[in-house]
Amino acid sequence: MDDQESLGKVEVSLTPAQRFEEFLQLRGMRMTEQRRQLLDHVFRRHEHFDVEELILQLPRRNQPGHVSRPTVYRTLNEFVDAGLLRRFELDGRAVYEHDYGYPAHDHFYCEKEGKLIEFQNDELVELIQKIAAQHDFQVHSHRLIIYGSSKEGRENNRRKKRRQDMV
Amino acid sequence: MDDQESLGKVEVSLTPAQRFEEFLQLRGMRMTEQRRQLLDHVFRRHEHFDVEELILQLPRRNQPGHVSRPTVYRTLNEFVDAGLLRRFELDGRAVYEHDYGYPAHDHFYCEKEGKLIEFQNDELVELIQKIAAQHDFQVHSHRLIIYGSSKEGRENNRRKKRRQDMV
DNA sequence: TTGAATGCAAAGGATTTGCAGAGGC
DNA sequence: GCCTCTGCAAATCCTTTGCATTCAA
Repeated sequence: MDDQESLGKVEVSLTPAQRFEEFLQLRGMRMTEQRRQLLDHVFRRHEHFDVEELILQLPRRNQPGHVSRPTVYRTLNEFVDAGLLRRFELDGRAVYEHDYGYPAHDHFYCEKEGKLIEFQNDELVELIQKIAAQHDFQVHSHRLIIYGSSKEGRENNRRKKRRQDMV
Repeated sequence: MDDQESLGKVEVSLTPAQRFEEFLQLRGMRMTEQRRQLLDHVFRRHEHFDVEELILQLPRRNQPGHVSRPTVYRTLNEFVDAGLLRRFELDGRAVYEHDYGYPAHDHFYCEKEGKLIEFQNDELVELIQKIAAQHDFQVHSHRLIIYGSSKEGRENNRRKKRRQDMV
C-alpha cells in the first residue's frame, strides 16, 4: 500500500466506498448493509471522530440502519487496513481521521477547549525527511501533535475567568 | 510549572527525589517507602518504560521493596504531575520517560524492531514554534513520533528473510 | 448453498477506585 | 494522633473475541 510520506499530493480516482469495495473483493469479503452504513457516516464529513461519537450518530438499537458496537470496531479496523482511515490515540482512546483522498496534515491540540485543529506544512514534512535521513531512518509515516492553546481557547478562558471573578 | 518549550536547555539544581520532596511538601503529601523505591528505580536509568516493565523490575509480592500495582500507577501519575516524567501512548499503553533534567527530544519508532529511538533537533523545535505562531497557537509542548524502520531494523529483517528463504 | 458477517454476551487488558488497615510526621 | 498512603479486591473504560445465527454472493 502506498503510505510513503509525500508532500500533500492527493490522487483520487475512486470514492472511499469504491476503494473499499475493491479491498473487499481482493480478500473475498462481502459488502454488507452495515459496512455501507458506516462508509456513509464516516466519509460524509472530513472530521476526526472517536468510536463513541460515531456510535451516537448512528441509529439506535432496533432502529433501521443500526450497527452493533463490535461491528463498528471491526469495520473501523478494516477501514484502517484498507487505507481509508488513519488512527491515533488521544487520552487513551482511539481517534480516527480520513486518510484516503485527504491531504496529509498534523494537529494542534488546544488544551483549553479539548479540541484538535489541523494544519498543513510542507516545510515540516521536508524537515522530518531530512532528520530521518541523517539518522539512516526510513520514514513510513509520522504523528505530530502540538499541545497548547489556540487563540479561541485563550479568549474563552479569559471570559470564563472574568465571570468567575464576579462571583 | 516551567513547561514552555525551549531548545534543549536543561537547568537542574535538585535531584528528582529532592524535587519530588518539594512537590509533596507543597501539597501536604508524605514521602513513603514506596515512593522512595519508585524514585530509585525510575530515575536510575534514562530509558523510557511502560508500567509492566517497571513492575517486573521491582521486587515481587511479599519481597522487601515490593510496591503494589495500584500504587505504581498512582505514583507514576504523581511523577507526571510533579514534572518529573512525561507520558505518552504507544499501541494503546502508556509509556513514560524522564522529563525533569533531561533534554527535550523526539522519537523514531522502528516498526521492525518495535523499538523507540530518541533524537534531538533544534531546527524542529524552532519550526514548530514558527508554525504555531502563524496559527496564533501558544505552544506548551509537543509530541512527534516518526514511524518507519531504522538501519538495524532493516538489516535484521533482511537476515530473517534470507533465513526464511532457505527453508 | 456456503462461507463470511453480525449481534450478543462475555472476555481481555490497562488503569482507576472504595475502603479498611498501616504508617508518616 | 491525625490524616495520608497502601494494598486488596472490585470497578471502569475501551476494545476484542467465541459462538450461534443471519445473510451476501
